[in-house]
Amino acid sequence: MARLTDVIETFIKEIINETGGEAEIQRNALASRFNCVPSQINYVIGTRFTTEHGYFVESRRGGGGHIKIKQIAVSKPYNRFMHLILSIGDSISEHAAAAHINNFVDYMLITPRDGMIMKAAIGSKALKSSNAENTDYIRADILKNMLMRLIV
Amino acid sequence: MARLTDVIETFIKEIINETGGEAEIQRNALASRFNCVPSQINYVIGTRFTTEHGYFVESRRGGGGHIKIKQIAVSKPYNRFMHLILSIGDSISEHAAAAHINNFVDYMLITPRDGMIMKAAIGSKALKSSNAENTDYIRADILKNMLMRLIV
DNA sequence: ATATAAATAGTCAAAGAAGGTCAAAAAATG
DNA sequence: CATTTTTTGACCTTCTTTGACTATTTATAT
Repeated sequence: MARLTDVIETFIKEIINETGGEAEIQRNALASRFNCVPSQINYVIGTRFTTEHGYFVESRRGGGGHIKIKQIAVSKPYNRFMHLILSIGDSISEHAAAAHINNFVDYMLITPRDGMIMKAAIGSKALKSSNAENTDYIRADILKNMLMRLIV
Repeated sequence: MARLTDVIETFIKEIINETGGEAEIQRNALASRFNCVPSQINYVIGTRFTTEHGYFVESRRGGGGHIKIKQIAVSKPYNRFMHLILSIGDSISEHAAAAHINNFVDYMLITPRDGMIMKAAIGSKALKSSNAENTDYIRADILKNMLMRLIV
C-alpha cells in the first residue's frame, strides 16, 4: 500500500509542475483532502521538500494563511550553484565561508556587493552573541539561506 | 483566499502613490466600502503603516473627522542607515528587522536583491540553531553589520 | 453660552483562522 | 528484533476579524 506521505509528495509535485515551479497550499485543506492530521503535511514538507531536495518553503499563519513551496530554478548555472550550496554542509568556519563567497563572486554567480553583504552577515562580529558551539552551525544556515534566496 | 487586510493595505498605498505621499481617509466610509467593521481599518493601519514601515499617521474625530497617513520623507542613505544602526539596540525581532529592510527597499536605499539577501540572513530559518534567548541579539548584530558594511 | 445630539475615531479583548512543534504510537524495513 | 520512517494527536504561536465600549469633535437647539 502506498504511503500517504508519498501520495502527498506526488500531489504537491504535480502542482509544482503544472504551475511551473511553485505550489501554494493550505495545510488544513490538504490534510482533510487526504484524510490525515495537519501535521502530516509538515512531515511531508520536512522530509521531501528540503533545501537538499532543491525546494524553498515559506508560510504564513492566521486568516488567509498558506504554505508556499518553491522549486529552485533548475537551469544550468543554477545547478552548479546548488551543488556548491549543498557542499557547504551543516557547519562552517568564517574563513571557509568567506572563501566560498569569494568563489561565488569569482564565478560571477553573485555580485561583489552581494558578497560584501554576505560576508558581513557571517562574520564573527555578527555572530558574537551566539554560543561558541553553535556559531559555525548558525553561520552555515545563514550562508545557505542567503544563497538559496537568490535562486528561488 | 485574499486577506481583507491586504486588500485595504493595497488600496491605501494606491492613494498614497497617486497623491504623491499622503492618503486622507474616513474610517467609517472605508469600512463600509470594504464591508468590514471600522476597527479593521485601525488594524490595517496599526500593522501596515507604522513608523517602522515608514509612515506617520494623524487623525481627528468628530464631524468631518479623518485619518491621514503620510509617507515619511527620506533622508540621505547614510543618515538613515546610521540612524537605524544606532536605534536598533541590542536586540530585534524578525518582524521588525524585515520591516526596516523592506523600508530601505521601498525608499530605494538598497536594491530588492540586497533586501532579499538581508532578510534571508536574519530570518528565523537562518537562526534556528541559536539558543532562543540569543536569537534576537544575534539578529541585531547581523543586521547592524550588514548595514554598516554598506556605508563604510 | 450651554447642554445635548450626532458624527467620527480609538481601544481592547474575544473569537476565528490558519500554521508550527514535539513526542508517542504504529508501521515498515533490513 | 532493532532501527528507521510514518502516522497521529495534544498543545502552542501567529495573524485576522469582529464587536462592545470609550473618547473626541462638531453641530444644533435652548
